[in-house]
Amino acid sequence: MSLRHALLGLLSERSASGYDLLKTFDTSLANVWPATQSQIYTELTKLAGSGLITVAAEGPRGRKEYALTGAGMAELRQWLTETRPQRNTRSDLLLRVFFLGVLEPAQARAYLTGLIEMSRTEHEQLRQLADSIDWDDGNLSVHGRIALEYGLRFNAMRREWAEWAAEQIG
Amino acid sequence: MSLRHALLGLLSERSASGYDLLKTFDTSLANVWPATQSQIYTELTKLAGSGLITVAAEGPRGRKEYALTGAGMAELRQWLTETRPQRNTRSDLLLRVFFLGVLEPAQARAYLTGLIEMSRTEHEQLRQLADSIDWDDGNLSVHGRIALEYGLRFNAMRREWAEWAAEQIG
DNA sequence: TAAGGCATGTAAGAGGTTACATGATTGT
DNA sequence: ACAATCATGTAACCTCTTACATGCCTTA
Repeated sequence: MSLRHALLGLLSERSASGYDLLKTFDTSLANVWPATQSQIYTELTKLAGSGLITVAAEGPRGRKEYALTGAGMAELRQWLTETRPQRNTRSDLLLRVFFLGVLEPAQARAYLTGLIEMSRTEHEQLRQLADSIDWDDGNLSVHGRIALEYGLRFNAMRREWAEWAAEQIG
Repeated sequence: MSLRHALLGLLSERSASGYDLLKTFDTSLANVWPATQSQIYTELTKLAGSGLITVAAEGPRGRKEYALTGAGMAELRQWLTETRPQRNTRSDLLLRVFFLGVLEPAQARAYLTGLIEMSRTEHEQLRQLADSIDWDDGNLSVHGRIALEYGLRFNAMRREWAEWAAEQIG
């Protein structure tokens, strides 16, 4: 149920329409919690129904600008402080590692070199993303920068691990 | 659709019943691709229906021992070599980082020290798991060891990142 | 006036979780 | 004989993906 909290979090920064939020998901939250248009609109309707957000203003083309309510802010705070983040299990990438034994050794190594390449590419993309954003002093900026640093370190770790793994197999 | 491939992968090592597979999921695959009893039985029925596995033997208590077919092995190999592993997005843990600004600084730091603690604990659990397993030379053993090393490195990386992040906020 | 962007909504289906439901066999 | 373990199956519900469907407003 984190999509609802992602929406509450974004609305805590500023009021926005579903369309605005969709664009924010596609840019700043894409690497952390992707969401589709369909999902966002559905969830906004539910959130408004349960009083965590309200339609603060209506604009052209049926635009509805949602704002966080007090109850919504309380829910957001409670999620952040009272509930534990869940482990990230389910890694397609690691699952494959378990079964590399069914392949020829050369194919198995090719898989791992593919991971090395993937990690390099993602690292580079994040580095470029970091350069392209003008980091102000806003909350999302400060914390977005921290999340991005995670991505950089993660990809570096994964690349080194895959290099080590390729040696183990070779 | 990776559950089906996880099942095919395990059956490529040896034939097994749903019950056997369930236990394997709860032990060796739990950290990589958890699956519930309900899910496993449903998927086995589907896999048998599409000819990727067959009931090789029946035992007491309605036990059905499934074996991989040629088509199943082909599907497994194709998955490993022809399809790209998908990025692991959706991190509850990182999503929260984005919104730490709504909390008091002390609460935000508490969240990060919680992550440090979590990473330490998980690292230690994996270390103990590594000690408790008698690693033979089987395929699952070799590759399971590689996956476990990933977990160790991942938790070390995350701990260091959270320590760094706590400083950024402090 | 036409294209592109703004803006919302719904439906079908896949994958996953939780809970319910049942019963046979083995070991003490 | 009783408990623990082996063993399977189904149903309801939630989340997410993909696709369909519609229409308004701005600007070139």
